[in-house]
Amino acid sequence: MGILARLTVRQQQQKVREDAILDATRVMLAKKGYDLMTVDEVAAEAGIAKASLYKHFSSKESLAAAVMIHLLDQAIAFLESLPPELAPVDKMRGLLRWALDLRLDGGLPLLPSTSSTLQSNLLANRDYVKRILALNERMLDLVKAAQAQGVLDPGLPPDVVVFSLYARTCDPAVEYLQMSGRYTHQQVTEYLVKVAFAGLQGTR
Amino acid sequence: MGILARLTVRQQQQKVREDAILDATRVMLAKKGYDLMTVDEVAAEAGIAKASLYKHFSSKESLAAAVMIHLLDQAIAFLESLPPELAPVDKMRGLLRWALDLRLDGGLPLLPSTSSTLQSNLLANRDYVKRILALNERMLDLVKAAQAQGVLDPGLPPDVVVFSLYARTCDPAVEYLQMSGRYTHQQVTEYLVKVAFAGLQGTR
DNA sequence: GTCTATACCATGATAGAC
DNA sequence: GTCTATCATGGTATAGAC
Repeated sequence: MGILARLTVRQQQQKVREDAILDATRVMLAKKGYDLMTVDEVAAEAGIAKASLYKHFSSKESLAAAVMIHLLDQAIAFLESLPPELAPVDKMRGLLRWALDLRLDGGLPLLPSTSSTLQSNLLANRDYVKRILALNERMLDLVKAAQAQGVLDPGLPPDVVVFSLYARTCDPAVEYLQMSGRYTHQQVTEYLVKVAFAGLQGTR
Repeated sequence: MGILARLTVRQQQQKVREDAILDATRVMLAKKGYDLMTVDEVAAEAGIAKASLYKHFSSKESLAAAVMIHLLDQAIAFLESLPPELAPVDKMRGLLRWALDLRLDGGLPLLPSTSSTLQSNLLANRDYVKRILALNERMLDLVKAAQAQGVLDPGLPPDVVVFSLYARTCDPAVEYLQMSGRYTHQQVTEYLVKVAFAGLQGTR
């Protein structure tokens, strides 16, 4: 029992440390992006030495991959947590709002849209791709349902809708509006969600 | 007269070379972004040695700035080239289409939305900021006119509309859709323009 | 056994010699 | 104009402290 208990404690400590590292990575990724983020900074933010970090994660890439995978899991979990009776389009709205709020809190790294070194490596990562596909599947179902109900434009191919929604989560307009300093976080989120669904024209 | 003529020819040659350098920079910027772009690559693409490039441009930053300034000039020129009788909203649509087409041709660097080293430096560049302000002014006028005509949502603050439109020019959905390989350049452009103005709901 | 300090190596921006 | 050096940065590997 002593051994088991100690092992567990040690593993818990490990987990706590790794969580701290991943958290620091997420924040730095969100702030600077993959290429500009340095492992030194992450280590400093996490309060450990760079070499110690390499005991937990084998490379900068694997660090970033772990963060992205965790975020995708959270996104999927968020979708599942929504009440089933909620309209598909409102689930989509909810996901976008969730992502934007996360980002405005400085916590969501832009998905690897920008041609970074990450992109190619992530696409070679089975665990990452698995989750991407899982999320895509759920989203496509939501889109088709919403189109069938006539609340989303049926003239748009479902993947165009899904990709556009993903794109909105990393919309640079967030930064522009934040920089202008004229709007609260909530306002930014609401405007962007509105623009995403109703467009610049609005509902006429 | 000999000297003058030769000077002119030399200057022309210089200009040709600098244009080649700027063109190479634009392409590399579009492909890899500022941070991942190396001056070596630009020099190689332009067909000269790296050190020679530094005879023309004092730094990597000044290279990028020159490209961005030129692009902003082109954007403003594009707006001015549109027939005055064209509806404001159609001018906006035209600008977005122009930018997306340029990007799909591999020619438009994502504006410095991503927190890159560039961003801060560009904002310190008078020539750049001057053009940004000039473009903003024209765009705000168009937005207000379109809102007055009721073809753009009057409930949206004009700057939200302008920033959203800028954001669409660097919409990562472009890359996603291109990667999927299901759509032609033209289709991508049309879908994105449609989504930008009518939203995912479409006009109902 | 896990962290710290330091060493190593490639890359990439810039400067100077021809 | 090119070629070659310099210098800083940053990812990674090792060696020793607790």
